[in-house]
Amino acid sequence: MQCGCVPPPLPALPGSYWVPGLAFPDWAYKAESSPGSRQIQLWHFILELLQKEEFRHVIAWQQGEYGEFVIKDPDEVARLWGRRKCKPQMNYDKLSRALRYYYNKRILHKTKGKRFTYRFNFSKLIFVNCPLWDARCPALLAPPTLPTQLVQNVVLSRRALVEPLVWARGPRHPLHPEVLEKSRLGSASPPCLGGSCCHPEEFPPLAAFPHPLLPPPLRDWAPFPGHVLHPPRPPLPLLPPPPQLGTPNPGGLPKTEPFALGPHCPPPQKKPFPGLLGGSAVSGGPPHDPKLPLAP
DNA sequence: TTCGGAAGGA
DNA sequence: TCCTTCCGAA
Repeated sequence: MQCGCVPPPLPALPGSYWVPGLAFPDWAYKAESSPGSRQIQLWHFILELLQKEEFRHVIAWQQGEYGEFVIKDPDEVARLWGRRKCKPQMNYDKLSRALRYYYNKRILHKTKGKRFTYRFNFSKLIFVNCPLWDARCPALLAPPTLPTQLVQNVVLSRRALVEPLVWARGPRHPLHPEVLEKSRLGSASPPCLGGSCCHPEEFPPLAAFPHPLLPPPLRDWAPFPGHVLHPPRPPLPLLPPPPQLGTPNPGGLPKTEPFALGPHCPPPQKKPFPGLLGGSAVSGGPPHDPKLPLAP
């Protein structure tokens, strides 16, 4: 990588959210395109931002519909994305073009009529393991080391992921909660909730998503902090240490910048960025705020 | 504001 | 393959 960025260790989730056996699917990272490292994808980055309460003013889940989110500050999201990817020229126009490529992949949809509002297609984006109690998927059972609390959370998150999708399909759908409930009561082996054993062509194995990735609940659920998956012991740091910015940024996001920025971006070696004086925006000093005038 | 084609980079 | 960049059209 030309800019010398060091991708964050895997998975690129806050350590407290990650547990063994719970991770983004492999295809969430471009392992193939960059051997030895895995580069974050835009949808993953969006999820990361949505996951962090500090960015609520920038991007947030849209209340009222699962998976729908609104970019409140497109320029800021683009700036964060550009800094994560060491692309200081990034703007919302380019970022949105990348988002539009997700339309065909059915990872993302545009909410028409709502500005800067998109909706994740979780059924495509998120893989949910087969239920832990489903004997038909023995290979996908949670590791026995997982604590009970965690297993319960996994089950809950599984339901939270599947049910909104199923509700939209109507009560006759085999995964509809009403049907599931009957199955749960009347059968020892309820139907698989959309795991890879149901759609192996669509979901990779051995991947599941913890709660913080989910949109906030409509009614009953507490905000994210109450539904964090806690590993049995503090995991190793999964994110690089916060880069030591040259000077504090009183008007910026000093608290959250390390997360959003990811690795530190050294100045470009080959191609100077036209319009940026000496590549100052990506130099070793504090990041340049595009809203501020450039130094002469 | 949003969309999507086209070219190109890594 | 996944963007990044540019651009014309709606």
